[in-house]
Amino acid sequence: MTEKDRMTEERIFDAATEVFVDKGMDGARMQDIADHAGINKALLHYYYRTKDRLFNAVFENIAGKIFSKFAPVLDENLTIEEKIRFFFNEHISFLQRNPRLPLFILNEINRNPSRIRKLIRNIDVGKLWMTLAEQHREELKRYNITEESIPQLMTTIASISVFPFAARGIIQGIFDRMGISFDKYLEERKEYAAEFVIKALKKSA
Amino acid sequence: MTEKDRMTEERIFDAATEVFVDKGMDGARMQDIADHAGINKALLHYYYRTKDRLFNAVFENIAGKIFSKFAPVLDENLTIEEKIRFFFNEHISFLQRNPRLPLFILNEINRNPSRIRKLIRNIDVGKLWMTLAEQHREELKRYNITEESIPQLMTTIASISVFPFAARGIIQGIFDRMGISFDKYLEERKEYAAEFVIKALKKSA
DNA sequence: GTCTATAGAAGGATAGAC
DNA sequence: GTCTATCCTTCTATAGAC
Repeated sequence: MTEKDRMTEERIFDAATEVFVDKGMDGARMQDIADHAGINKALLHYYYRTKDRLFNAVFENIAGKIFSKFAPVLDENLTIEEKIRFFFNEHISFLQRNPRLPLFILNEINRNPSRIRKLIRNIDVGKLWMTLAEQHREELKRYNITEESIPQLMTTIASISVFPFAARGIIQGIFDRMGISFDKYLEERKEYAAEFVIKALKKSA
Repeated sequence: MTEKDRMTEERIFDAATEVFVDKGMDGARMQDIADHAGINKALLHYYYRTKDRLFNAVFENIAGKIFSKFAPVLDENLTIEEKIRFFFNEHISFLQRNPRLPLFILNEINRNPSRIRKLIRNIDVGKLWMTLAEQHREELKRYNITEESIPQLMTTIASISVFPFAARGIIQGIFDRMGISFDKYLEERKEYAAEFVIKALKKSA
């Protein structure tokens, strides 16, 4: 019956992911998760003992998925401009498929900042930046990118990609009123964002 | 005793703001709010009847404050570039004083999208954009701003300003590890953001 | 208007049968 | 492994004295 166990555990996990992402840790109810999984509340505790453990399992799985999306894109053998285009394409596409993840992650990290340390351990951002700098030493001279501005640049890129999803409620509310399609906006954003950033970085020469 | 009443009500309101912003609607506890206000739990209900009503009062006050910050900046008699600089300066400064508001608002709007409609009614975004377009009809020709790209541009500007605060937990976690000061980063961001956007918009000509 | 005491509901967790 | 029944804590909300 190991196969069946795994299936139940997985069903619970998926249901928990659904509910936690939707309601957050505080708003989620064990009964709700049980209902989604089509099983009894007691079974949740059999597999995961406490709500806290269940939440942590879900959180770490999601966080891992998100952050592992970053590194590969930057490893590719591409020019800076290609990397920027590639990143926005991949990242926004991923978020289109998982639009509620950003707000969930931002929230729960904010509510429990110690979580972040564990995550960062997996990705050495400092080394990542160094590697990037090495790869493009010559190329970089043609752009307005200095050592000190890298934090500004990196967070700006992340902002442009992630924020529309975190603020979806507000943005969609405004767009609806103006007859603008949010889906179309997201589709167009992949290219707009890339060109916007590239234009901002290029030296006028 | 009307003066004393007002004071108590205000103390409750301030305490509620503090706790709700920190913990969110679901995570907040009436007992916690009462403690912060230095009064008894029963008094909360005397003044606001339910947790829900208290929360709504707090939410609408905060949302009003935030959105009313936008319009005046855009009304000023300034060039486009000056407006961009002015906006980032004012907006980031406001968020420096209220760093936890963005995540609170994003969250609660997401959890209850109907809230947004009431807010938008106060600010007719469509008209705002039109007014802006009128004001700068001639000036606009020197920039890469088209009618269709305005949603992209507006959300990009908002992203760059707001996201660092919404993602403060993550960003600060990374910065700490790299010996970067988050406060200094924010201070520098006011200028960096403005120049970044202006550069992206200017026609190479 | 403010307090103490408590009702009443909800939610996390466990015991115990199958 | 899965279920029913139930315990126990927590939390919102109210009753009633002052």
